[in-house]
Formats: sequence, structure tokens, C-alpha cells
Amino acid sequence: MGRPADSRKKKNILAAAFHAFGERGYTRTTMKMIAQQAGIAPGSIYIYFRDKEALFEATVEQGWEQFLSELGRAAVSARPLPERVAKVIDLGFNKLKEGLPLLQGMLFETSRRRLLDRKLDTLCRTLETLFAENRPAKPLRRRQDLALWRTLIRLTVIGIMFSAALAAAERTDDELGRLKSAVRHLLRERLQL
Amino acid sequence: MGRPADSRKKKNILAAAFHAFGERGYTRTTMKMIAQQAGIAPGSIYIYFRDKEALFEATVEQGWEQFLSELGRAAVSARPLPERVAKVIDLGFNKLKEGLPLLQGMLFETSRRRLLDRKLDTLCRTLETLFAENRPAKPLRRRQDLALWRTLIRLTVIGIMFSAALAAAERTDDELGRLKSAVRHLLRERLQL
Amino acid sequence: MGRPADSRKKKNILAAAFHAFGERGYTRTTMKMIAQQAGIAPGSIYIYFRDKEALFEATVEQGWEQFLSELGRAAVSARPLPERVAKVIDLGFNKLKEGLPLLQGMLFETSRRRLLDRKLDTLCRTLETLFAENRPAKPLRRRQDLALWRTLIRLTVIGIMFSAALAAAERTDDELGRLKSAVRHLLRERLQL
Amino acid sequence: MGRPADSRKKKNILAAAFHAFGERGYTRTTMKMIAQQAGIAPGSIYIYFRDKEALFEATVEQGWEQFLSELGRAAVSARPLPERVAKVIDLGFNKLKEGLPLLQGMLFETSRRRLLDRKLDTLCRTLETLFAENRPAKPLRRRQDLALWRTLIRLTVIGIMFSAALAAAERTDDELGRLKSAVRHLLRERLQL
DNA sequence: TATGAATGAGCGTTCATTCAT
DNA sequence: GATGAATGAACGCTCATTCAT
Repeated sequence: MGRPADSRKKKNILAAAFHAFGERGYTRTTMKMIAQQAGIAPGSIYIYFRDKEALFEATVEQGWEQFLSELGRAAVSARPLPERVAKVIDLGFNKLKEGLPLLQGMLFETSRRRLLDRKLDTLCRTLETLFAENRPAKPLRRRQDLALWRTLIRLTVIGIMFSAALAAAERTDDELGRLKSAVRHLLRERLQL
Repeated sequence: MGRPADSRKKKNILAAAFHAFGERGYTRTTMKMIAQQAGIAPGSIYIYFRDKEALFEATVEQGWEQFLSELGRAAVSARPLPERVAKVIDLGFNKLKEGLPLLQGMLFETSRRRLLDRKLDTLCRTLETLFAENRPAKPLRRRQDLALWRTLIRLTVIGIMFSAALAAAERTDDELGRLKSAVRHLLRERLQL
Repeated sequence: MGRPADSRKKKNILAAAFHAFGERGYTRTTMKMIAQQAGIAPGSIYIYFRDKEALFEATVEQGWEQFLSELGRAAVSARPLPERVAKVIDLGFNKLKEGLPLLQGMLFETSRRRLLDRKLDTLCRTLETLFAENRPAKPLRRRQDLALWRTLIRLTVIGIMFSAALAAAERTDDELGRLKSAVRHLLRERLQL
Repeated sequence: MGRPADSRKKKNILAAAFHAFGERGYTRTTMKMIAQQAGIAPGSIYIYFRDKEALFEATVEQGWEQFLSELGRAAVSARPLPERVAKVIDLGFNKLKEGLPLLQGMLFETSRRRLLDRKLDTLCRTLETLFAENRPAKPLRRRQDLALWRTLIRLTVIGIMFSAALAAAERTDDELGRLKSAVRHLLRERLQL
């Protein structure tokens, strides 16, 4: 009895939050805005999320979780390596485009930065494992070489993400294209992929 | 001539703003804090800057301007190339460490993002020019090779900056060290520098 | 007849309200808390009580009603006067301890103050009647003397209640003990009881 | 330079707070109401008081401080004892009438109760000292007798205050008159004053 | 009857900005 | 120019109450 908890409503709120946080950033997004966009009363958000911070975290978490799990699946599928790498690149760039706005809102506050840092670690580890299959054996014998390799992967991932995040809206597609080519070049050059 | 007293006060405000914005971010920094740190009354800031947004922009602008001009001088000095490159790298990483907090505050708002985009362009152009002196001639004959080269430089610069910006405060030095090694590796590998 | 199920639920709510209002006061007690303690849904309270104010009033009313009827019975029983007085004092102090928290919530709002005023009148009348049995005859011949006597009883009753209500939680028992001794002293001194 | 801090404004706020808290109690009084009554903007209150709680405390503190210092002066003046006692009683009842509303708001919340408790201690000590000049020597030889005497004074003071606080507005004067008579009777009877 | 999700007015508080001094 | 008291809109959040189920 009573009105049943509408699971669609929670999703509505998350969707509204995703857009709002993406468009205006954490601080300049008000709970009222999110409520309006979700078509509910401001107070109702608090039925589903403890406070604004928790809503933000859930919004980000959901976006990344979905992204990382899709990527993970593509990376370990039964297809040959080059095909899997291509798939991961495509998927990554597509999702990057979607998540760009939210990414921009995550850089500033320390607590949110840590969240981003953690997600990036997972992403980089997935890529490392993937690339390890074809990595030139020699240069990584020594511990520092592995560290260097990791740093380069991370540097490149972050470089791509924020290059895209930085581009003006109307140049996003261009920039993504340019970045994708560059990444393919690097993969060919360094991994013969 | 100019009024040195006024000019000094403006610089005080900018210096205070640089520290305050860097430490607490745009939103959580109040005009009162900046005024306090600058040793003046909150109302006085408005004599020199239209509003908070204008002050932030000026703060960022000044930081970058100084950075870019120092870097430019190092890049075109009369020293041999390898020495100039080393100097540019050192300078870049040192200034990056100083400006990190402010950098974090620049990614979100569209208007500030454009500012950052423009500054990065200048920086990348300086580096391109510098590196062009030793660039392997062949692969850049074609137009797309030049574009690729530019994209890689930009991707790497942005990757470095935001890798550093992302690191937790207590890991900043570590991360900067790692990134510097990686950059030196890339320069040796690609430009024989 | 009545519906026992309903009646039980109403009593549950009143009991929950008694504890909750007593522990946290009127304003800081939420309907949700009371509902939780009563094991029902917040909305259900409104089937039995018009609003929060009405629930508070009913809670207080019930507490006093029970207290006064017990006291009344003790006061008119067939035992000798000194025994009855002792019983009334004991009962009064015991119930006072229980009802202290709720008492504290009754002083402020005019409407509740009137309720408290009325209940105190009943209590004082019971005591007057009881003490009248042993009152020294002479001083009350005149109308003013009776008024003075009443005022003194009331002043003392209120003094006891709020002295206790005022004491910090950890000193309540101490204070009640001190007050009880003082009351016994007064009864001996003035009524030879 | 700048608008000088208006010492009248702080007093205005305290006066407005005194009335508002007295009329509606702590919780149901909003900062907006107080601001309105003081003729200023809501935000301005925070220039003079840290928060609502601090404002309440200051309001109460000021009322009691003034009351206690006036009373203290009357109690130790160079006049003969009976005259001083009469003065203290008059003053006490006059101020009681003024402070009644605020008194009502102090009973509930623990922190405010402690404040009231402390003020009452000071008041009772003043009265003890005053009455000690004429106290029958014999019954206080023993330690318990002193404790009893103190309890009786405190009980009476609290009885008076809350008897008055409890009376409906239109009966306040009546009640105060009755209480005053009763007190005079007690003083005559017990201290030959 | 009973539920509890939904509501939205209203709270205390902050702070960019204004303006009397 | 410089001040800082004053402003008031706007924030995140609470909770008594309603009403679809």
C-alpha cells in the first residue's frame, strides 16, 4: 500500500542530474533545477538521495560504472586482439563524448577528484592488460620501464579526455576525430596494432 | 606614468586572488577572503574589478601571461637546443606545480574553458616551434602529418597538466617526477633530445 | 463496544508521542519519529489526530488525566489522613519524575499553558481538600486568608514542578529528594502532618 | 570611513528579539520576523550575532544581567533591612512582569535551561545573603537546615516566576498581586520582616 | 483503514554587491 | 579613492501534511 517507490523516478532524477551537473557544474546546479528537469518537487529528491553531494556521486558513479563495464567486456571478448582494441577505442570515444560535461564538473573539488582518480585507475588497468598482450617484451624487463609504460598510458588517456573536455562545443567532434587518429597512430607505432 | 599606489593595490588583489582561488576554488572563495588576504576592504575590490568573475579571469590571465612569456624567452635564447629544451621542461614543470590549483578551477565554466584553450594554444605553438628545430624531416612532409604532430604535442601537454591536477595533494611531487621522466623519455625517443 | 484494534492503535500513538515529545520536545519531534516508535506509517497518525498540535494536546491531556485520577483516589481513600498525605506525596513525586520532560514542553504556547493551568487547578483543589481536614481553623476565617492559603499551595506546587523541570538530567533525582524533604518539612510545620 | 557600526542597531535587534522570542518562543520565531521588527534586512542580524542561538542567548543574558545587577544594588544599599527587602521585592516583581514572556521560552531546550538555572542561582544567592541578616539563628545550626532553607527559597522563587508565567495574559496583574501578598506574608511569618 | 511517496512552503544562513559615510 | 555595514536573493534542506494506491 501507499504509493509504490517508482524506480523510474530515481532514474529520472539521475538523468536530470547528469544533464544539469554537466551543463552548469556542481555548485551552480541547484536542487530546484534538477527537480524541475525531473518533473518533481525539490523535496522529493531527498527521498532517493541523502543530499546534493550523494546525488552527484551517484550520478558520476553510474556513468563511469556503465562505461567501465562495457569497456571491460569489449576488452576480454573472444575476438582477436586488433579487433578488440578497435572496439575499445570506438567505445571509449563514443562514451567520452556523452560523458564530457560531467567530466568537467569532476575536476575541482578534492573529494570529487579522488573519485575521478579512482575511476581512471580502473580504466588504465583495463587498457594495460589489453595492451600487454602485444607489448614489446624487451623494454619492460626492468621495473622502471613498467612504471614508464603506465605513466604514458595514463598521460595519454587523461590527455585525450581533457583535450576533448576543453574543446568548444562546436569543435568537439573535430577534436575527437583528431584525437582518435592520433591514438590509432600511437597504437600502430608502439604496439603494431 | 600611472599611479604606482593604485597599480600596487591591484597587484595585491591579484596575488591574494591567486592564492585564494587556488586553495579553495572559485565558488568557495569569497570576496571577503580575498579582501582580507589583500589587506583591504571587500568593497574596494570593485574599484579595480567589475565583479568576481572578472577578477577570476584577470587572475588566470596574469598567471598564464607570466608563464608563457618566461617560457617563450627560454625557448628562443641563444643557448644550444638541448639546453633550451631542458630549461623549458624545468620551467614548465615548476610553474605547473604553482599554478595547479588555479588550473583546476578553469575547466568548468565555458568562458573560462575558452580562456584556457587559448592559452594552451600559445603554449603548444611555442613548443612546436622549439621542437621543429630537431624534428625528423620526413614524416611531416604531408599536411596530415603536421596535424598529427600537433595533436600529439597538445595531447601530451594536456595529459601532463591534468594528470598533475588530478593527483591528490600529497602525491603531487611524485606524480610530477614521474611525468617529467616520461616527457624526457618521449623527447629522447622522438626528437633525439 | 468500540473497536479494540483502533483503540489500541490510538494508545500506541499516544504512548509513542509521550516518549518522543518528552525526549526531544515539541518542535524537534517529527511525526515520522512518532510513527516509527508506534510502528505505523506517518500518514496513519492523521486518521486519529487532526494534526501535530492536537496530538500533543491529547498526549498531555492523557498524562495529566491519569495522574490526577490516581492522585484523587489516593486522597479520598479510607486510610487515616497522614497515611493518605504520604501516599499523595509519594505518588506526586513519582509521576512528576515521569512527566517532567513533557511538562517542559507545555510552558510555552498559550494554548498549552492554559491546559497546564487548568490541570494545575484540579491538582491544587485536590490538595486543598485533603489538607483542609487538618488545617488550623483560625487563620482562614476571613476570605483573604483562604486566598492566601490557596496561593501558597499553588506557589509550592508550581515551585516543586519547575524546580525539578529545571534541574539538569543528572541532578533530577537529587533535586527531587531535596524537594520532597522540603515539602515534608512544610507539611509538618504548617499542618502538623 | 565606511558606515560606522551603529550601536543602536544591535540594541534594536536585541529589543526586537526580546519581544519576538517572548511572543512566539524560540523555534517559532524566525530571523525574518526579528529583522522585520528591527527594521533591517535578515542578513544584517548576522553582522551582530553569529547565529540564531547566539542571538537568543544574548537576549536572555542581557535581560537577566540587568535585572540581577539592579537587584544586587538594591540588596546591599545603605538603607535599613526592611526597606531593602521591600525594594527588592518590588523590583523583582516589576522586572518579572517584563521578562515573563522570555522566561517562558527558556524552559525547554537543555542548553537554555542551563542558562536559566545559572541565573536563578545568582538570584537565590542574593536573596539568601539578604535574608541571612534577619534569619532566626537556631534552626540553621545544622548543615541540613541550611540546605532546607536554600531549597525553600529556591522553591519559592521558582514558584513565583512560573506561577506568573503560567497565568493567562489578562490575569497576570492579578496573579502578581496575589503572589506579592503571599511573599510578604512569608517574609513576615518567617523573618519578621 | 492504512500506506508512504510526494509535496512545497518555509527555515537558517551565505555572500556578491551596493552605497552612505 | 576607500570603507565596511547593509542588503536581499538564493541556497540546501526539513517536515507537517496530503493523497494516489
